[in-house]
Amino acid sequence: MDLVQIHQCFSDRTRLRIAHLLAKSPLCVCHFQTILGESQVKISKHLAYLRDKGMVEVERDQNWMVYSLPRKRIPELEANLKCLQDSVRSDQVFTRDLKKLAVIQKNCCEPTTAFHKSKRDRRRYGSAKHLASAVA
Amino acid sequence: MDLVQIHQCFSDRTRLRIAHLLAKSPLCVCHFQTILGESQVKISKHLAYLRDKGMVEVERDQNWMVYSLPRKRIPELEANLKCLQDSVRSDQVFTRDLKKLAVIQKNCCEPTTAFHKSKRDRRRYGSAKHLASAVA
DNA sequence: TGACTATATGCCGCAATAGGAATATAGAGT
DNA sequence: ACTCTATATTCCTATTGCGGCATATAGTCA
Repeated sequence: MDLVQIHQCFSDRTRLRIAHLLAKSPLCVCHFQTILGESQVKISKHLAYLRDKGMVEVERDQNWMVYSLPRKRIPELEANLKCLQDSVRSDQVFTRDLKKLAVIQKNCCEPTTAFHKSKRDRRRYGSAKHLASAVA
Repeated sequence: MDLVQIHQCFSDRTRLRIAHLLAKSPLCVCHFQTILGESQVKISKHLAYLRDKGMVEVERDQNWMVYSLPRKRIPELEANLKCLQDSVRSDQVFTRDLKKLAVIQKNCCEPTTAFHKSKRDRRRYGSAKHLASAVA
């Protein structure tokens, strides 16, 4: 994870959106699918790319893989994440992504690790997938 | 020149160094050759890449092509250039590049447009090429 | 065990990138 | 016109990136 790799990670629109979202919250693959409206393979591969470069970390929660930015981040990454936030503040796509994220955070259930704590909570909600319409 | 293209421009070490230098001063190809110690082709091609993406502008001064950052820059570019400065402040390679640049600015002559004004000045100095040793 | 869910991976084709070698271009000086 | 200097471009090769389709893996639930 050096400066060049950071920019490589950021040099694709989908990955930019992923990084932007991860700056707000850890998320699992299905969340990205729902918010970005992209195929599972595409999301999964971009996450693999980010993983390889050390830009994200993963943790399994039952069936879900919860991705997050690394706990320990080099200053370059921190600075560039901040810069990203600033740069997209007035961008339609990125701001809509955040809106969708908010909807999911309120209504979604599934990966406990991402938002909730108890197993009980989980049963009271639907999975991210079923929120596609709510989010669109 | 959108955000993705900015990061594409920055996703190569040579181009990063070029952008970093251009933030200080307009420069011609031979300056980059001397400072970065890379082949003419390599430099020229990376500059062409940056040109294509609208990240740099060129102006001819006799035999020299003087490259500079665009006069009018979108905020995203401005922000990322600033971020770049911050990110490399403690990086050996990038700071040495700046040192070399300083040497060239003092002793070099050639492209009037870059540093000097009069034709008279030019004759009093050597070309960037011949400064390779001074700069190493 | 078998079915289901979430995610990852292998293979494929295609486009883009990177850099070297050789060559082309364009302006300057004689 | 010829030469020199600075730079660009073309051709070639190797590598990487991207996304789809099909398939594999791993965990859950009955």
